[in-house]
Amino acid sequence: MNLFSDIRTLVIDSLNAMVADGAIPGGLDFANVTVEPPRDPLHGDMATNAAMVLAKPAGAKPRDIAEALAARLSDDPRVSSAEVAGPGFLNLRLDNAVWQSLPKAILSSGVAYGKSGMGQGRRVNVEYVSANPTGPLHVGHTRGAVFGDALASLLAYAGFDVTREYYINDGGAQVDVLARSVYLRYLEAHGQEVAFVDGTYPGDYLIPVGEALRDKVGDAYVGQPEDVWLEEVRDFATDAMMLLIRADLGMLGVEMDMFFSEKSLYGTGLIEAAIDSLKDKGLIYRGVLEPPKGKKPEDWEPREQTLFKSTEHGDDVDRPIMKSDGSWTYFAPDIAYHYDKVQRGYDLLIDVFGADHGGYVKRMKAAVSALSDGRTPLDIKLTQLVKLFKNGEPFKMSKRAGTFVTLRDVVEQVGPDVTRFHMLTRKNDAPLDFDFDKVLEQSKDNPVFYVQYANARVHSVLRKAVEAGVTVDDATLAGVDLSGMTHDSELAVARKLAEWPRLVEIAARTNEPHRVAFYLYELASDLHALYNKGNDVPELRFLQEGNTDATQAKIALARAVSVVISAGLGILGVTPVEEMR
RNA sequence: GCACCCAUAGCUCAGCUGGAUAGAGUGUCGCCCUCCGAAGGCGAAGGUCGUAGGUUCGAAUCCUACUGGGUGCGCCA
Repeated sequence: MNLFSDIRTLVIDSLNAMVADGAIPGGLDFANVTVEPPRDPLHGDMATNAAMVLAKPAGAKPRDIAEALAARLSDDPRVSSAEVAGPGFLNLRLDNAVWQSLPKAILSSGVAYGKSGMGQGRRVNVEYVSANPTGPLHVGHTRGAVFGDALASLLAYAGFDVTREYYINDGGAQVDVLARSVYLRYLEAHGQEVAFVDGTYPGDYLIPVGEALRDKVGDAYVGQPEDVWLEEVRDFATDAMMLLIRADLGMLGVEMDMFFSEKSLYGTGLIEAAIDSLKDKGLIYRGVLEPPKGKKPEDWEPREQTLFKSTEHGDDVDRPIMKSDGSWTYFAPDIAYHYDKVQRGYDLLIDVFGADHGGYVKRMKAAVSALSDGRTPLDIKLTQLVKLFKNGEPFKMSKRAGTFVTLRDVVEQVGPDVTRFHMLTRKNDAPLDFDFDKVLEQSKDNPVFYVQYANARVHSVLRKAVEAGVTVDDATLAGVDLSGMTHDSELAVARKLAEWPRLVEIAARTNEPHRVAFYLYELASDLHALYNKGNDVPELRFLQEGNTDATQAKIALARAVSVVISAGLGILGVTPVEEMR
């Protein structure tokens, strides 16, 4: 259920009735008619822009339409008043009975309250993390993992059929480097002194991989040339790295539905098939690119390459898909991978990249547009950098010095819930500060704590009620009489609860899970306000001594809040706690 | 040089497919502990929404130009 869409339906029905009566002309488009919470709650519970949107096409004055609409809406029992305001806004107040029935509805449906059918079961593929299988995940990957995972959950909650996918870059030169690095560790495991030359990975995490390789093949590769061992060591090493990465993701509670291997595109004709598809559309040609102006590489020479005419699909320059030596560029398997996703029949594709991949957005969109003939939309979300702080001091990361912070470091220090929630309290395209001390702080300026505390507070009240001998299970609470719920502070909480289904749709439509985190903060804030009001106004306390009916009614509202908090935290992948420690 | 992202209160940030007097937290100032937890509550002050134009009944939001910051730009993926 969704009160806002219910009332919008009422508005549309009323407008249709006005058309039937000849009050406004027929054939008007009602698509832009909205019903929203007003910015200022003093204006009412909901506001509609119907009169202003329709004034021009209807050839009438906004206020006249608004007056007529107000008269009709007032006939509905749910609407207690409808007032025209400002240039033609129509402010609605809903009958208290509407708000009083809301907690009961929430308790009946549980965390499913707020689920939306807007996705209509459409299939969406969310690709995220997709880190190279050359080492453990670091903080940057962590943000992408958290964002992608929450986005996927959000879309599922909004009625989409979601696939979570990881693209394994196991086909390029970087996995050869990995193999050589592991080979060095392998020699080391045989007691040899080795030197990590430029370009190899010196990280300690490869030591056990080298030892495992020794245990598996003995000394078979010692002293052998690269062409003897490279391929097998590469496979062995990438498998080991993917196990490591899956374990890292597991620490965050991220589980993929599908791992797609880049390597599986080579030698199977899949790249060729994707390129042929573009060729058939006349988008592949041989040509020479202009050098980038202003930043001309020193060794620039014009070369003839095989190019994809991405400019026909919105890109700035055409992109090479084949190097001058005839091998594929990295872009070619990316095209083939997205061709595969298009062919798997998704209605919508979403890629979550790090900010350093901003330059690939246009070309990937161009490729998908070309491959699907514009039928499959691709949305690319870039996650900005995470700036780490400790004791208020910036935390310098250097891959070279081996001081980069891994996902494991972060999760082990602050836990998966704090990590996830905090990383979702910022828009994906804004840089994020992550202070190891602040995120653990138990105070109001830490949203993680504040939201968790609200939920724990409700459960604390539930425990106290049980001690007092009051039945407070959800089924019982769903049936209590809430007609005594009339105080502004209580109605404010109910209004905020009514926004949840609407917020889910907005967040899902914009692919912005951070909106859920902000909403939960506001809801928690309203609950804390009501709780504290009980200090001054005894009849607002959740526990009404000696009055079981009143206590149950108060607790029904509080419990509805905790249900919505649980639903929201569920989307963010955060465990709701019932007790603060 | 070009492309993309960003610019909102002293600070960190929200701001709903364009809506009314732009909101939180923090910091500053003033009040409030006999209470179902004061790690809290109530209130005040604090803004030419980077600048200049444009579209519109209406712009923080859309368009154009500029300023400032970040990221990236053909045989690395």
